[in-house]
Amino acid sequence: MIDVRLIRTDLDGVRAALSRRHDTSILESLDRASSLDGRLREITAERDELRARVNAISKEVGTLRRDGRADDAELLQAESREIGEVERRLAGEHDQLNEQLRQELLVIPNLPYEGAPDGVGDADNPVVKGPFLPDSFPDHQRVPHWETATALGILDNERATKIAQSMFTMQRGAGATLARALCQLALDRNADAHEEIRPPSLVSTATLTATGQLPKFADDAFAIERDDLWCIPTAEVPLTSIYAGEILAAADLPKRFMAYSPSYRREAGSAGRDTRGMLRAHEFDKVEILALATPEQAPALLDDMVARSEGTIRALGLPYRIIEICTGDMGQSHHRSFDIEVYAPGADQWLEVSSVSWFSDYQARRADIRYRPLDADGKPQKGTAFVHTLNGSALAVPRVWAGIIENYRNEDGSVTVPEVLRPYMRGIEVIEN
RNA sequence: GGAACGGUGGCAGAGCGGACAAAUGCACUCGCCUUGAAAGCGAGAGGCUCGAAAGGGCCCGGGGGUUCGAAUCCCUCCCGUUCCGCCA
Repeated sequence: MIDVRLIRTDLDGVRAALSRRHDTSILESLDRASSLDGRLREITAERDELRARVNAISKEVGTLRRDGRADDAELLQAESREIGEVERRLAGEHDQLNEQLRQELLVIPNLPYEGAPDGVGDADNPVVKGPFLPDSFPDHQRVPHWETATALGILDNERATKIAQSMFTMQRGAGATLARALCQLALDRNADAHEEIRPPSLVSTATLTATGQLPKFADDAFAIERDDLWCIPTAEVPLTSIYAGEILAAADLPKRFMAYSPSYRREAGSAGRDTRGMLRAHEFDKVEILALATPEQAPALLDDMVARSEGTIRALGLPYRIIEICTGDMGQSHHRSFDIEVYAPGADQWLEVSSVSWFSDYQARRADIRYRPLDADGKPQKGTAFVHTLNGSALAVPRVWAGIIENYRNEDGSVTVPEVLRPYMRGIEVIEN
């Protein structure tokens, strides 16, 4: 959520920043929020005035009754009753306006980082590093991973579909081991700076709202309606809310977490796309890293997190590039965002394998995660401020898995296991029939 | 799932219709004392929000109700603990 006070004090500035997202419905929302806020403040002032009167009268009634002046008290009580009626009406109006404003604010996206590249859609995302590609790919790498993996018996999507539904995958044998090895690698590479968490995979509506998926993107999430729970689309969701509603000490920041978790996505908007192999599925495994930080710490953490994701892809020996997400392609909660893409020579596609983002205080305001800032002398300042949140995929299994199968395919159709994964592969060096 | 008891500040814990933003203890901040510290003494200190300020409003798990007035009474939901049942 963006700060209403910003809308109040600098509506033009907010409008200018949001217009960079190239979506006029956002600006309409903004105008509605602005006028709702104006009316809300008027009514709040009126209501508070009446409340103050009721409070004062009540105090006096108490005094009069103690002094045995019941008659005078009766008079005041009658007056208070009348004021109370008006107050209740205003309070009702206030609550209604307040809820309308909240709903409007919840769908207004974050302000993009000033330095973020301008653009309308994903075609405008600039490559900021790479591409790191070999000069050419031999024919034996030009085979899509679903063919190679199915032939090797390590991918069995046909039966996954029978067991569940389309868009579910199943790895078998060395393929399953490879998937788990990737998780273990990602966790081990980030354990130096992150506390490992094993979070719940089902979360409340409030938790899914805090990170920005609700209310606007409810169709993208699996819902367990009977129990009012949602399947997490990423570990970002539970990790962000670990300290929801709490106030942290500045000295405790940054808080850095990593978690392996399954991720569930309905992929409502992408039916029929990437339906083969491991490129898009309703359920997949991912290792996520996340930080709660002060605004001052955030930029360096963003760089660090991108470097960590990049380092893992590099260690796996996969061809890749890094792109920065332009203003028109950014997610609702994002302030600044980078993607790492691996090239899959068989599918002949750049695969988004990691997305690292800085959310400024947008999620923290929704989740109510604050800290006590320190002044220049290191003394606690008055008041509290919202933390900044950052997160990124340390490694998303399926597409990296696909990238390995295609890039490490040998002429005989077998797949060599990248060196760094071998400690986790029970001695398997080559996956073959 | 059934029963009982609970949910108050950073923590522990009192209050159970009127001077309660809320006793007390611990923790915390500042001062005094001390070579330094501890102990002791004194003072201070919650969060949110409106306002230029003065000042106002809200917050005792959430929501609703009764009342001139609710942390305190009533209803409801949520959460926790213990016992029973079920269970990896």
